[in-house]
Amino acid sequence: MPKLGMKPIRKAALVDATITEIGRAGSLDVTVSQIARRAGMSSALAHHYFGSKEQIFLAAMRHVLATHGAEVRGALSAADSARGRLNGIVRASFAASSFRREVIGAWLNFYVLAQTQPEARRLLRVYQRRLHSNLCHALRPIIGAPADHVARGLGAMIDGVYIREALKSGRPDGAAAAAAVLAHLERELGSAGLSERA
Amino acid sequence: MPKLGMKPIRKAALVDATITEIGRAGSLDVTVSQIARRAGMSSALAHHYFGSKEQIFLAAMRHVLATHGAEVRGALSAADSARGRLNGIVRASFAASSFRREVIGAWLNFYVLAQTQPEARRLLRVYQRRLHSNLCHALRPIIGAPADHVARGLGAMIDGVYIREALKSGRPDGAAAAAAVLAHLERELGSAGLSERA
DNA sequence: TTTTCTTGATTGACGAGTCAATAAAAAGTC
DNA sequence: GACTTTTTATTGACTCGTCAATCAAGAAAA
Repeated sequence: MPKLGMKPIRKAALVDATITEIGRAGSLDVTVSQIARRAGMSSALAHHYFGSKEQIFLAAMRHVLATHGAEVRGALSAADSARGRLNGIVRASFAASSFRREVIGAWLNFYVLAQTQPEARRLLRVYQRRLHSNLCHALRPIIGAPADHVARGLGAMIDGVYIREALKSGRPDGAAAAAAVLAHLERELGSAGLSERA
Repeated sequence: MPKLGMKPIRKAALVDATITEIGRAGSLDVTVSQIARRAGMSSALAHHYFGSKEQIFLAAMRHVLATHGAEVRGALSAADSARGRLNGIVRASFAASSFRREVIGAWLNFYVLAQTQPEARRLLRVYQRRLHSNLCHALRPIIGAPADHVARGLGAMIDGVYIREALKSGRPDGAAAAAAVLAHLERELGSAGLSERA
């Protein structure tokens, strides 16, 4: 009973299943069959829609990145001050949609994938550039020229905190993670600015 | 022509080869045969000495961690002030012995391994605890109570900078990486301390 | 002759990707 | 409205390759 227009539904289901499976397995060593089973279809169908395992992985990665991007954009549009923007970016980086066990595990593995997969590397670079540019933009009005350096360090710290979470055991606490990073930033901005709340 | 006492030599060669191969491949998807070939022996011999691929990986991880540990210990014993210790820890984290393409690639993959391998996870935890404890120790005389928080953030930043290097293309520049992290720290210690050189 | 070192050959399992075949909706055709 | 054809959805079975691990056997020190 082939319903029409299954393609996007199936693809979305496969992408979700891929993230879940990679997160569960904690590695890219997941079979197409596992992914397909979790998505409720045969492995042949997964191949039919994506062509190869590689493409499935890339689609999953794009999805994670897109979700994160949307989160950041939302936070930015809701902010009305430079400090508010910083707050938003950091908070969005640890927002519930991206800061879940499976997603963190998947993210770490996408980092690995980017070592070998040119397209994966490109995607990760896009993410890093976007993060850096957003941070710079928000920092410049506050500290001026050093914004670039500070943004670079802050970006690294965000990634570091994020990835370290993969090793922890309990539930990921996004709010705490964001607060820790923000506290750092606050200390770094130091005497320059007042510690207002956004 | 079986020379005696080959065991440690072979094992060391395999460990080196493992790090190189993982770094090259950019993933844990390296075969025992590849590793053994690079180490100049048959895969059967690799199994003979290590028993399983898993054990080879763990030995390689221990080696990386041990090297890093030695580097840090050396730097600490050469330092004579709290600031000197901080300097040493950060510099050691990006020292030439650990801050090479293959090692960085391997390190990232050990992170992944730690998701599934209990022993790998344990090893990584040991590293993180040691780093944290070292940083705390060095920070406390300077800033007192907040040392713990600052150390946590600094640790994350070190990891972040380190892992980001895996994505870069050119030669890793350990000195620059260390300088960037130290600059951050300096800014964070801010008004509290003078910017002396160690 | 016992122990250490070494490998080629083999086994056994697993997994990506293909294919032929089935089923049903949609689109055309008279 | 009753047909054929085309397109989309779907899978079980199969191919082909790969790889971890084992084993039997040889060679040389002790």
